[in-house]
Amino acid sequence: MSQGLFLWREIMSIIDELKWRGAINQETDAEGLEDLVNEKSVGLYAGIDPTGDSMHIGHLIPFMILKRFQLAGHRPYIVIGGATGSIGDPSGKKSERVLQSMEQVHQNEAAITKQMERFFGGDGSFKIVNNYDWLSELSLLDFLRDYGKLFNINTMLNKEIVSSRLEVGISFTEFTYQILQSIDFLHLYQTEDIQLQIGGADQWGNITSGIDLIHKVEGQEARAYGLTIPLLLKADGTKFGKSEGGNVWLDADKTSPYDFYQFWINQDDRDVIKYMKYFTFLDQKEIAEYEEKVRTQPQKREAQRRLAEEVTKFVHGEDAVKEAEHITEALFSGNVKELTASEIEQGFKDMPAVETTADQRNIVEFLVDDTQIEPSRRQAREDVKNGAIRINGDKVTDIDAEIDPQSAFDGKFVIVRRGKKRYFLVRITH
RNA sequence: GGAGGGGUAGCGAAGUCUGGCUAAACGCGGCGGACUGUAAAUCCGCUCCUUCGGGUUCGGUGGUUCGAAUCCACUCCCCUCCA
Repeated sequence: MSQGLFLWREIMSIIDELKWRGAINQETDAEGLEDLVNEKSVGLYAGIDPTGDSMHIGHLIPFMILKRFQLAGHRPYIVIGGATGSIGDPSGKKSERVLQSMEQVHQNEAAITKQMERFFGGDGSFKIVNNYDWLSELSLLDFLRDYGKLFNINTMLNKEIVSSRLEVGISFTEFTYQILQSIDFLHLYQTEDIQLQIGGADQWGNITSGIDLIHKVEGQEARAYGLTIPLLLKADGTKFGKSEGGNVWLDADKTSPYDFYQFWINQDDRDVIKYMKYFTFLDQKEIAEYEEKVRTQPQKREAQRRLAEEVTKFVHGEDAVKEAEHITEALFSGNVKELTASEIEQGFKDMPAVETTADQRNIVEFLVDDTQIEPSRRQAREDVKNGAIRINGDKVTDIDAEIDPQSAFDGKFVIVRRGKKRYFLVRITH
């Protein structure tokens, strides 16, 4: 066993590695692609349409794979869909979408580009381009004459994304989306020698459409390939990537690094190894060790801990990991009361906090009116009675209890715990 | 334009014929609790708001009635079939 593992880096091709990581759903011409990646440094890309102002962890998946290609010596590109995003990809949608305003698109575009630069732009490693740069200049007549002629309506209609929408209806605009994405691939093939496009499973139709276009323009022998990634599901069959309250964002203002870290540390035993393969750069040997640990001593949660550490480090940086671990340590192991005000100040720096005044007041009012920790008095009373509320580590079960924010941590903080693992930091203003 | 069907709590879905016993069954989701390992499964409680007197709800408006999600009129929106 050990002998083989020592050598895996050398003997495993990038494609084999992706297979091992469970990251390949479909490939066009698996053999051809395998040959290509073994003979040269291949240009490849994945796109993202700026439909929101931040990426969430699901968006990260294709780009993590680009990164793996890069580590294997290839040349990754990211295409920000400034143009395609203004049209709307029908893939994975059961009905027509409302167009975003151009202003909105450009705003999102700027935000997403910034994130991409932060995650993948360092040391000039990934090239980040925007399809608005080449698609926005295309006139309608050029579009129809140069590209429209090369697309057969019957083929387009047969694409699953379109055919599944025929019943409900699809606008010409969304119908045309696959042409735009195809032009991207062709453009990148011609100008940057890009030969491989990567995307989620729902992108298969768009990707093959691009390959067809390349073949028509550049000749049947042109080497262009596509690879899609399986849709990631949790062990219980639900969609990966949601936590209480919705998406897990990469933007620290939308999902704090602490919450981000907690999201990963809470993963199911059945999922944790799969996520390690997807979201970390740990090698096969190391992941095999964690797999063993999950099997033999799951209660230690070592895999979850490592997963949280790795992904948080990648997204928010080393310092954020330390912060998150620090907070986690403080909240989940020792007694919160043993912390000093300055430890809290430090350790909880990035934890979202609410502010309130120093006056003594009733517990229910405190939870609802002052801090909005609870949505209603009814709920607040219920939680207090159930013993779900702890103030600075002490369980409070009397709904008439008075709490004095001055009483702990130099009168600077109140730490509220709701339920088993939800913590709130309340800052006292004087 | 013609003929039908429908709009109920976060979602799905009963209730409407036979008005009050309905703040509205049930399922999902959500929130708590127990058990644990910040896991899963399971079990239990809660899930419109409330100063606990009550208040405001069943697309909208206006009626009938002691009383309406339930009956009537008008109105808006959605779906199916026909043209």
